[in-house]
Amino acid sequence: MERPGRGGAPLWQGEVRAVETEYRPHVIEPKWQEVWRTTHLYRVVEDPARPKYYNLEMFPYPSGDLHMGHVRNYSLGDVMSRYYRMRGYNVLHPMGWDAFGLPAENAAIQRGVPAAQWTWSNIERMRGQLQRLGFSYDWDREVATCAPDYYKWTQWLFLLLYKRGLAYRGKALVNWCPGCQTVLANEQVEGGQCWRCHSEVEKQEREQWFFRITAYADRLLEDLKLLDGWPERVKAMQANWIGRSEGAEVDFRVEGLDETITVFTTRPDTLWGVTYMVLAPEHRLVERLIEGRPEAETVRAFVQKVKATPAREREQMEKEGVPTGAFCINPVNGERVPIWVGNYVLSEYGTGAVMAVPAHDQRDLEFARKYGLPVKVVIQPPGGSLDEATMTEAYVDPGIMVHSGPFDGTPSQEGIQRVIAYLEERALGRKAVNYRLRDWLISRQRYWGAPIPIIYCDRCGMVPVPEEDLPVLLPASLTDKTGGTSLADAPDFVATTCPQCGGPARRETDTMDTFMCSSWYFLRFASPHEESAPFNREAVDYWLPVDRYTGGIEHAVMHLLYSRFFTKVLYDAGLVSFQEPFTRLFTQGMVTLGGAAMSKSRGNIVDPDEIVNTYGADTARLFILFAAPPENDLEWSEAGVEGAHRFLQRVWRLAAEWAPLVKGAGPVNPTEFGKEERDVYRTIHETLQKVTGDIEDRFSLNTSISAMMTLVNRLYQYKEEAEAVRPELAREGLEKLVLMLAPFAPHLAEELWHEALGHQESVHLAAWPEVDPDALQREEVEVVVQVNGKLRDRMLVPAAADEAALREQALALPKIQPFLEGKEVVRVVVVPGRLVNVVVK
RNA sequence: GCGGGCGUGGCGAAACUGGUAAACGCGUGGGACUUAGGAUCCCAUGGGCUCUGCCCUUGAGGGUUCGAAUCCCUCCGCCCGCACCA
Repeated sequence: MERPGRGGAPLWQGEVRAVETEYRPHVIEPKWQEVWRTTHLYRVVEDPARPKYYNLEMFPYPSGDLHMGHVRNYSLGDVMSRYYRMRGYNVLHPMGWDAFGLPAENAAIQRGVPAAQWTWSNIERMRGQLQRLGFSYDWDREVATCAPDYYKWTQWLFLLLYKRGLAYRGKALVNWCPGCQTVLANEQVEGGQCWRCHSEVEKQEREQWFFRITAYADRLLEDLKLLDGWPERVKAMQANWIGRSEGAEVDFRVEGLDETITVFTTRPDTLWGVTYMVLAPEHRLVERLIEGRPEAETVRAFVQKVKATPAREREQMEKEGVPTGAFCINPVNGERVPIWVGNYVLSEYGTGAVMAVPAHDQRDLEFARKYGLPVKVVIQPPGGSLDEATMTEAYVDPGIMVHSGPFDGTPSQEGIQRVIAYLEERALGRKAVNYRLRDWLISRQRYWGAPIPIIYCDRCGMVPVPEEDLPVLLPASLTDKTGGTSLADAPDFVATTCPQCGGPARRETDTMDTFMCSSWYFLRFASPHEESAPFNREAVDYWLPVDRYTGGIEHAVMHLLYSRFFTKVLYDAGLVSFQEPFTRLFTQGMVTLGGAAMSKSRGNIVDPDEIVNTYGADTARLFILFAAPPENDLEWSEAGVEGAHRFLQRVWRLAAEWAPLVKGAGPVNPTEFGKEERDVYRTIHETLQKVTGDIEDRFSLNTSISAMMTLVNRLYQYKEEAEAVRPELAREGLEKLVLMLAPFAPHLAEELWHEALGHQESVHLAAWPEVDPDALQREEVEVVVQVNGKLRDRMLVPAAADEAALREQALALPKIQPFLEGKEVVRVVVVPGRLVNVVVK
């Protein structure tokens, strides 16, 4: 492949000429974008000889317009891509489209155009916006999840999970979003509302497709420890979401019925203190327990009332319950335990039944007091003694077990394990681990998604679509059907033949959650055109895992958890050799206006196109990188944008003025430098050192830009004050500046690299400059002199001055004398090159 | 309640290993250039005072240290995630 730079053809064949005096981003930006595009400057191929760097940003949903959050996300990523490229890494920096999904489908229905057409035209538009911002993507690797050659492999991966027993169809109480007319995964419900349209989610019993992500709960939790490069916050959120808790399951036999109620508890040590049992209204045994009892009608009414309450309100409700009249038997002491139904017991968590120990659980205590249920203390605090009759605060801390049969006197923490062993020996219960994490519900009753590749045959039952028949293509459009939003409305799609018996059969009409499409796209980028597999193994072995992943915090649980799950499944299937997909994760802050996230509904949008039109892409990018540290929220400021623009103009003018001077200038020879020149030279290399460290070690891009501003200020000062500007030094300053600026303002840097500095190859393939350690040497340094830690004077001393000399000189300073008078010098702390602190009494 | 994080000028922020608090930018004030300036360049810009200089200042209070924005303790405030989780 013919590549420009590094021995390839020159990028730009123009004559070196005087640089225009005016900075005109509208001229230079499209010019270089065209050059970069036609020379495939950012195209990469696997090259085992070079270290790779896979730099990925979360791909966008093609909603139609790029917003400032995207600009920030991709500007941050682009700096790192360009930097590592200049550092000699083989950088994979791809872009694609998370293109299936509801908003596109809804928009398409509204406008009466096919969802595909709507999506592809959005992609067209947004690709143009990205290109106008000059991001260094290898566009040859572009993927869109709604393209058949992509979703074919999404379907293939579904079948992989199916074959591995990780995809199953089951009936469950699921989250139904009336706004989106589809079910949602637990992760996609936020505070009882749909994460996307904020409708109140309803609970419905439906048969759906699930992925058995719970089988990976422990590994997903455990392996968080491997993710040193992830923010604590995200790891905490995932750990929280998985919600592992250790304890025991205990079986309570129901009196008069051949049934047991199993409870999950984290406190088996309190088992002797159980005074009642509470079932969720949805518990399978409720109806059997009350059958024929006088309480039956009260209980049914209560259950109905609770079930009719939306989940969100249910959380706010006061704890209420009704007795069923039935009893069960505490397996450890044979006591009869009344069974209640309560509105606070969740059917989805644990076993949907809880044993109540009011003395040692606050919620149980309040419930017991409300209904006059007994309280029985079985853990005594050290030294203290609890009064069952009057206590209003449950004692939840460790203590000594009492009234607990064989365990009396046992410390409760030790008791937990011992009681579990006791239960297991007698087959009354067992050690158990419970998770908050639920299986991932991936069915969607909507058209615009990847069809689930399953066929239902009356004779053969459920049959997976054979691999060679993939992809199961979406029908072209549903928009001509009135109100039809699901594949169930497309008879031509539904009707098929059974792959096993050839008889008539029906296709599954659910499509897959779009999060499924985005759970593996980072693998596709390694070999986006691979036709025989979702990805090419060698390419994946070379590029993956992703070295750096940049995106918003909103995906902390959903996308990032699902992607980790997929990676582990693929690892277990022997298809990849790593267990975690993203080595380093960076979550950037929001872009705000008026203190709030930009959003159409709030009407506080700043349109990236307008900023590019007014100031150019380089200014837009520079502002967004400079205005705040990457992890902080960034408040948009037009004045700030102008400041960024002013800086670029300042760079431009300096280059324009110096261009004739530096044209034929040779390399610097610092031995010829005067004091001022040495100082300028040092500033250049100090800046280089700081910018390099800020990018690579700290990802502190705002301070790296401020360092470059300081350098530019220094060069202006030199230009104004020097009797004659030394051409080699001017060239050194300009050249290093342009190289450092290249990741931040790529167009301006490219233009100056060619036009002011006369280079032929792209600045973006140039090597990142090395710091000259000699340049950093100072002959003299300023040392601060303190008395008792208070700054009193400064002195200029030879850089090599030793402790004794510094001490002597400091003590002799006239400004220091008054502070020593009549005092005793107890100690002098000397930090060579920095400060002297005289301690007096 | 549990978990994660944050409090520094008028504003965004900087101070990386405990060593000159406020770099850089915005805003503001002043000056230069100019027919003009909303362009450009330069200077000033935390607060106070008895102003050659001194005192105060990093949410509040305390501690460790020669020295604390930075480390420790207590408290206050704010943000984010989860939350009747048994």
